[in-house]
Amino acid sequence: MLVNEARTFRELCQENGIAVTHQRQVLYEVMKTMHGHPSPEEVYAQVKKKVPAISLATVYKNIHLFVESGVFREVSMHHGSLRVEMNDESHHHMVCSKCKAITDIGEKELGLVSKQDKLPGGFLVERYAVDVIGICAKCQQA
Amino acid sequence: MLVNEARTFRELCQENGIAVTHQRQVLYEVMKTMHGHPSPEEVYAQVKKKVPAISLATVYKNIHLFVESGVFREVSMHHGSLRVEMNDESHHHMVCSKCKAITDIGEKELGLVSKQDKLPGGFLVERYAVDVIGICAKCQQA
DNA sequence: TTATCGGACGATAATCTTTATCGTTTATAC
DNA sequence: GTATAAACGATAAAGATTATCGTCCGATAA
Repeated sequence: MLVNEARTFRELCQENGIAVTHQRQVLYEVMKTMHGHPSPEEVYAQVKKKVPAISLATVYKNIHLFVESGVFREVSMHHGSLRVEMNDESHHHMVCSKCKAITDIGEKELGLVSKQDKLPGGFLVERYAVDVIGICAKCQQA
Repeated sequence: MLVNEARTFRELCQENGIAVTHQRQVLYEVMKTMHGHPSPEEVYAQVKKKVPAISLATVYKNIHLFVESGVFREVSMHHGSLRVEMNDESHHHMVCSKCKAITDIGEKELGLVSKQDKLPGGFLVERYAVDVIGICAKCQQA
């Protein structure tokens, strides 16, 4: 089973053309066991238990690598800084996964959502925010 | 018209119990004219043209104030750092606007979206990411 | 199996974003 | 007009992320 896991990870690396390193493998396995939506620091803290000498920079580099390779994904696009919304009409967003550009799309043009007011866990709904993730026209050309 | 605008802003401040300052007013007016999804730095650059002595800290403080007051809103919740997704089943997120906690909700439980593959501007859809913004059970009690 | 080479690693400096501190100034209520 | 609390500006500090660079290790082919 462990062998099988290792084999899977090895294949995963080969598919993406990256080297199979000890740090990379432990990082991957640790992340697989984590729940919720950890930050790089939290992942770092966990991995350090198994590879005490690992560097935070390595964690960052490999998390990005995994995200780019589609192994993991990020919880909503991270734009590095706070962004404010000036458009006061009902709309959602198209976010380019390559260049991170954000474009508005009117609620009606998008089609969607059946709004429910009751959700599991007693969560009180204020509004829906939909991000359509994809590739913008510009990045499709390049 | 200008008088009217000023009056509106004054009322807005009074509704939210905040003082009407020159910086605050210019910031508000400048932001109203901006399109897209500017970062605090970008807003700062614009406001500085009209109030050269303004501090970046003031811009930050008042953007937060505006967001809390519901005057503007932020483009997807900002958690201060990159977050990775460990749940590999189709799901979306419930995000608490008070405490920023993120909870998963299964795609089926949510009801949701009619997926269209074609969107305006030639945007190529990969997937939909829905954030349900609201108040979590814990924050409803407090 | 070993030599070679490029990619990966660790340490840390640097950068970028945001927040906290604090002395001074200003808006508001009286 | 004056008192008081809030807001401002300057800047230090904190937090998050990236860049740099010398060393080390994994992949490939002899």
